[in-house]
Parts: sequence; structure tokens; C-alpha cells
Amino acid sequence: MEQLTPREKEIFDYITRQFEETGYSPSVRDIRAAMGIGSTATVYNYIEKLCDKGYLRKDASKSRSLRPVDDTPVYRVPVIGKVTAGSPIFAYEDNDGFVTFSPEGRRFNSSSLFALKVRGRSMINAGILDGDTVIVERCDVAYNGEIIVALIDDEATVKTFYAEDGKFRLQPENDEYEPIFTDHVRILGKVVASIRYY
Amino acid sequence: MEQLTPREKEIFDYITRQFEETGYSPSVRDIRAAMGIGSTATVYNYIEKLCDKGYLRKDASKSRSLRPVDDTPVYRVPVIGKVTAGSPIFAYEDNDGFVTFSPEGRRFNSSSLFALKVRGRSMINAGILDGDTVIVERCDVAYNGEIIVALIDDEATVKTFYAEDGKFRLQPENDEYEPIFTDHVRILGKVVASIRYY
DNA sequence: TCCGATTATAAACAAATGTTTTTATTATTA
DNA sequence: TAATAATAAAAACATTTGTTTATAATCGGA
Repeated sequence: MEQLTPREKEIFDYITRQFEETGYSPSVRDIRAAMGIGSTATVYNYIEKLCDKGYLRKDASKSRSLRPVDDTPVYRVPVIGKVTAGSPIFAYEDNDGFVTFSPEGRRFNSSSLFALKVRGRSMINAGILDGDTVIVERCDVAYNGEIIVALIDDEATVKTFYAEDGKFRLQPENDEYEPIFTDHVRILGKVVASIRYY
Repeated sequence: MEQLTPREKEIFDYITRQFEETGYSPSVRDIRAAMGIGSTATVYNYIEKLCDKGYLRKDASKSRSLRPVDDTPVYRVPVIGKVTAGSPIFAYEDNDGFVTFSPEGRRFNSSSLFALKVRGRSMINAGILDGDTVIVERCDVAYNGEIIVALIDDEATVKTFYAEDGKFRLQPENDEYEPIFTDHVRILGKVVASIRYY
């Protein structure tokens, strides 16, 4: 990312801070006043520079449409309550609220994420405890060793996935549990993160 | 929270969605157009209602200053790199970037949070694996059974805390590790959440 | 010393935007 | 049936706001 001049950085920092504090963008004149600048044109030029350099976004002629380009997106992920086979599992209405999740490095299609509260101790050796929240990316294929969410007997379950001899093995990560062998598995998605609150 | 009428909810949902998609608030006329309403006054009344009922915030006479009242705050938490005893541990400069964290239910003083990348397997029985990120709330006291971050030999370590017979026991959650007994412990904070990325 | 980058100003215009006032329809409820 | 809540409109007004144009001071490096 192209370097900012000292003054550009000052102005960028102000915009960012305002955005965080108020929840919306300062206007050109707000910036002018705060930075002790005499003319709106000066500010306007800075804004164009910051946009050109990739630090800001704005929509032309729209008031207060500035926003810092954020490289770590924040997703508001619906927590799915009960999962039932036939029904529209991912209907927006049938959720238990939301969790906020921001990944490291990668990006997701916002609508392809959902979350699940884990019940039971079948994955404790993988560090997924009862009550943990897993963030899941919807997909219908998986590779060996990936932790997935699958639909078993009308219930969503978290297991490690293996394809063997044309069949599937869903492996709990807990010696007290037995693996599930099946010819057919309906994969809801891959676990991309897990969160625990103390 | 006071109930919304059907139409109020439609309008609130539109504002929320716009906010998420564009990063800034729609104007009164944006809403008017999108909702198929003939007059800005109608929209204006709805906005006032939504503010009165506590669903929206706005600043008087400021364009595009609407924002949904968000009850789950999002914290941008600095990831502390190396921790050294005497030095200003929490200096902003010395960090490994940020993680975004939003708690369930409770609120924190934003400046009292920091994050740590866990190294080693000493807490695996508590579901904290090598590479996990723990979110820590700064504090200098703890109660028995709480998972804390303490300073041992100039290094930050995550352990379960116990005070016994006027001494302290820092308990690893892994049978291969021995507890640390000490007369004096410098507590950096309590673990309030842990996050793992796959 | 000249040049370019950085920082800055004044003045005006056009458009977008929030706000007020006054009035009306419809459906529900007492 | 009368009262009330929910929904809606028109028209104007006052500000706020983005944008353009033309001009200038300062400073470091070639």
C-alpha cells in the first residue's frame, strides 16, 4: 500500500477515529474544522488522495459516504438453532441471534457463513468443547481430516471427515465415542473457526 | 425493547441492510425510494419512531447519521507479541496486529482488552490448543479456577489459577505438565474468550 | 536556483439532505 | 359508532454537503 504523507496520515487517522466513535463518516467541513484547515477544497483534495492511494472509499456526491478501507472484514453470522432435514435450514427467521466473526487473512461470502452452538463432548480432543460456538462455511464437499458439520438423523453434528473405500467415516475426537460409517452424508459445511466465551 | 409494527420493521430492516452493504447510512430519500413511499415526511416520521423505540440512533440535522443501535459491541483487540517484565507490556507499538472480538452479553472497557497467541500444549485439556488466540481482560486479581495470563520468568503464560495456603498454584491443563507453585504471581489478566481459526 | 511535491486558501455553485406543517386514508379497538 | 393507531402524502424551506476553479506559500532535492 502506497505511503501516506504526514498530513495525509493525520487526516486519515481523524476520519478513522470519527468513524469508530460516531459510527458514521465526518463531512468535508467536519474534517476542515477538526484539522484546522481553512478551505473545504484542501480537505477535498486530501480525500481524493486518500481514495487514490486506497485508504478510503467514497461514493461520488453522497454525503458522509467515506469509510476506511478495512482489510479485516467483520461478519455478522446467524447462529442456527435447531436443524431439521427437509426444511430450509438457513432461513433467517429460525436463528438464535448472531455472533460477530472476523477471519484471519481470508474473506468469505457473507451469506455462506453460519454458526452453531456445539452440544456434547464428542470433539474435545480437537479442542471443541460443549458450549463452544463454531463458525461454519457452507459447502457440500470436504477433504479428509477436515472438521465438518453434517446432517445425521435430522441433526447437525460436528465431526472430522474421512472418505474411505467409497464410504464415509465421521470421526468423533473423543475415545469414548464411536465413528459413524455411512454410504451417504449430507455435508452442511466446514468449520472455519471456533469461539469460546468464559 | 418495544415492539415494532410491520411497516416499521420493514423500514428498520432496510436501513440495517443498507448499512451493512454500503458501510454508511441511507438518506431519507434513499429510504423513500427503496420502500416505495411517496413522501420524505413519511420516512422522517418512521425514523423518529424507530429512534424513540430505541432501534436507531441519529444526530439531528446531520446527513446519513442513522445507525442501528447495536447491542453487541465489536472490539478491535491488539495482539501482544512478546511480553517482557519491566517494559510497558501494553504499548500499542509492540503488537502483532489486531483481532476483532465481540463478547456475548457483557461489555468491556475497550482499552482493558488484549490478545495473545497461545504457544505450547499446556492447556489442551481446557480446550486451548497451540496457536489459539486468547482474549484477555487486564486485571490483577483472580479467583480459584479462573484461567489467567500471568508473568513467569519474563514470559506470559496461560494457566488455571488457584490460591492455596497463602501461596499460588498455576495449574496447566495437561497431565504431562507440572503445576507451578509460587509465593508471588504477577497477573496480567483473565481469559475471557478463545478463538481458533482453521 | 529552479522544480516538484506538499500544503493551503477563497469564493461560489449545485445538489443532496434533514425538517416542518398541514392534511388524509384505513383498519382496529373500545 | 367514535376514537385511536398506523400508514401515508404534498409542498415548501433551511441547511448541509460535495464539488469546481483559480491561486499561492513553503520546503527539500536536483
